[in-house]
Amino acid sequence: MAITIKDVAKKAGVATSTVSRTIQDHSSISEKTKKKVRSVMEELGYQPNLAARGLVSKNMRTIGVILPVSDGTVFKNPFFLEMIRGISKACNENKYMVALASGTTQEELLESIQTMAKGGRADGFIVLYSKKNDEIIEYLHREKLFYAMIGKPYEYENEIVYVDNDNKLAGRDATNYLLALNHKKIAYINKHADQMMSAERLLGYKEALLLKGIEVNPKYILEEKMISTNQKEKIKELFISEQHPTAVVAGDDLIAMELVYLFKEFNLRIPEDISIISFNNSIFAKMVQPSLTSIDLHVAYLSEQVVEKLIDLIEGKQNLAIKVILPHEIIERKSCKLNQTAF
Amino acid sequence: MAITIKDVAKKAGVATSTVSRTIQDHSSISEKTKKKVRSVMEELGYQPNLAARGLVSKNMRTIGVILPVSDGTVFKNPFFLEMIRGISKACNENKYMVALASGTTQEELLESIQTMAKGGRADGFIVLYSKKNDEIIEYLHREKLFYAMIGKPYEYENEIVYVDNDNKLAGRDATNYLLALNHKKIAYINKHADQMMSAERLLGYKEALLLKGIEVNPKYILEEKMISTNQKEKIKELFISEQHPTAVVAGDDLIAMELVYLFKEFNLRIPEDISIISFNNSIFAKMVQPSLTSIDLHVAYLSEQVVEKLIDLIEGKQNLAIKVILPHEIIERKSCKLNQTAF
DNA sequence: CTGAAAGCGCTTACAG
DNA sequence: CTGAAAGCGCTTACAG
Repeated sequence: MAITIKDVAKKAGVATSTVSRTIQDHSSISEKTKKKVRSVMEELGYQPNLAARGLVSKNMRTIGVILPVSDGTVFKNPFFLEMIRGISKACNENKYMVALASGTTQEELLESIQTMAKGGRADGFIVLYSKKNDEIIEYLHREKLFYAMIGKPYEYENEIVYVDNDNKLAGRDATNYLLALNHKKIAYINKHADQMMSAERLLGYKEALLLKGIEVNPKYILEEKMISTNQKEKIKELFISEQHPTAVVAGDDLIAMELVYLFKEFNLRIPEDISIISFNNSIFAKMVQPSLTSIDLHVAYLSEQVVEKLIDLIEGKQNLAIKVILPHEIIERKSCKLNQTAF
Repeated sequence: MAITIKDVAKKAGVATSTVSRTIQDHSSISEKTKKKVRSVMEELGYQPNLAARGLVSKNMRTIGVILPVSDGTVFKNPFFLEMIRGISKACNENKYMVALASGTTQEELLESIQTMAKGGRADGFIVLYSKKNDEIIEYLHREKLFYAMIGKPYEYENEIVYVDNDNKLAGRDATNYLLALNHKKIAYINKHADQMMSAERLLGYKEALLLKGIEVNPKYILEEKMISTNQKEKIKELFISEQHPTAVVAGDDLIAMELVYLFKEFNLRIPEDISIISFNNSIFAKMVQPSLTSIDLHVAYLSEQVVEKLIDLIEGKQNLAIKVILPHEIIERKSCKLNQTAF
């Protein structure tokens, strides 16, 4: 049997309530008593039973992390690993635990969240994605649970705590970067069109063009749920023509990497014939050749910030729907080049 | 306030013990009563409080997943994401929750595990890596906690439940694959030499050569903790010579990918000049060009199996130090070719 | 087949 | 500054 507060109390010659209070470092307990109790705790190797504590204090010091429904590729993105790691680290520092909620279907995921929430298992949740018409958000919102998001919510924007980059600005900056390199015909290629991030970046792309007085050419925007063979065909069609775009803003590093290989198939060189800029600055961006100029989103900070804001919410230190917007940063590598095309 | 067993009992006109028993589907309760109680639970939206249950039953239905200390690259490997996802899925199916234990240092990680274990927060642990002289394993073992590993343990091999591939055989098969393509000069390049997997694969590589009567050339074995500039130099030295190896067994897809680019720098074509085979069959293997022939380790099954074996252990259904060895499978792509070199 | 009661290990008013 | 006691929401012998 594990050591309990009772064992400590007996050995230290005090009441259990005194032990409980020294654990919490209550100001009412004398330093002398605290010292004594602490030494006994040390000696006995006491560790508080979290279940018991949670039962009475209604606070399990646990954060549930909600992963997107794993429909193949999305979840293979190492992006999530970085987030999980960052969250885990921040939770550790705040003496919180992290519990994972996942599922292969919406229903499964929702069920998993329900047992955690109503079971008093998690004090709050972090949602790692943002997509349209999300039942999960609906549930969290309806049940008035504590939650925060990484990414800008589609609904209840003014009521949800979230941490995000300015993805519209990032899209604009990416596009401006290419514009500054004298590119005029810039494509935007992406999948996961249902994610908020993507929508915002596309908006920024359009804005940047318009601000430069360049008309948005809908043919240059290829956006789908997956890079299907179908999309490949469309990309081929676009880039095999004489008048092909000289640069592309890619939805993320993974897509950019696919494009790198695709363009090779079409005998287009990067960056000589086509410049590519992408988002995430993941391991892919560093590893492909040519290495990719990519926009770093500071995922580690993003994770740290959601955790902190959510804990503030849980502990009642702050109950406003605060938003934290982190800056991005263009990491220049070898996939972009000054455009020399005549026209 | 959330709905408790008391509310259900009152509304259903039974004792709380009866409600508790119908939740557990006790055979002693009549179907009629169960039906009544269940309908009330449904109506009230009752969800059991897991902390209370855990407090009395000493079983939180939670598995702690121990991630390796995150010293940079190791943890960027999407391999871990696949494991986490697989474990999460299997836990869901078994109505267990998964809690993450991580840390930036050994001490931090150990502390995190301790609070989970002694705090009665996790019923058992899954260790996602296997390395030499691991304090974490020492701790788990000394405290006689329930745990299982993905990968073959360095110590207590006969006392630990683990799930693994036959990495030695995988190493042999990889090497044999190249031998069958008429390669004679085969290099073995890896980092993370302190991981059990790597050691085993290297062993298999050597065995395969010896069985073919080919002497192991120590110059052909490049193994380090990281692909440092130092290792790059060594690789260059080895492959720039006239007598360079015609094939390489790479430690994993990530390393293979680095090699692909490195070889390009040296003007060596893949697979014309050099064949590469690697392990993991991750997203990298599919995406690089040329795409990599890689050994799939069935990570999803691996994860599912550890979860099941650990649960058996926790629930006392099985207390032997069972090992589960899963088969691997060579996925042929475009990085290997019949060796045409003269001799 | 069902219920009353004790107890899991904590925290927190309440009293002193 | 410290202690005795109630109670958090469950489960599980024990009795009937």
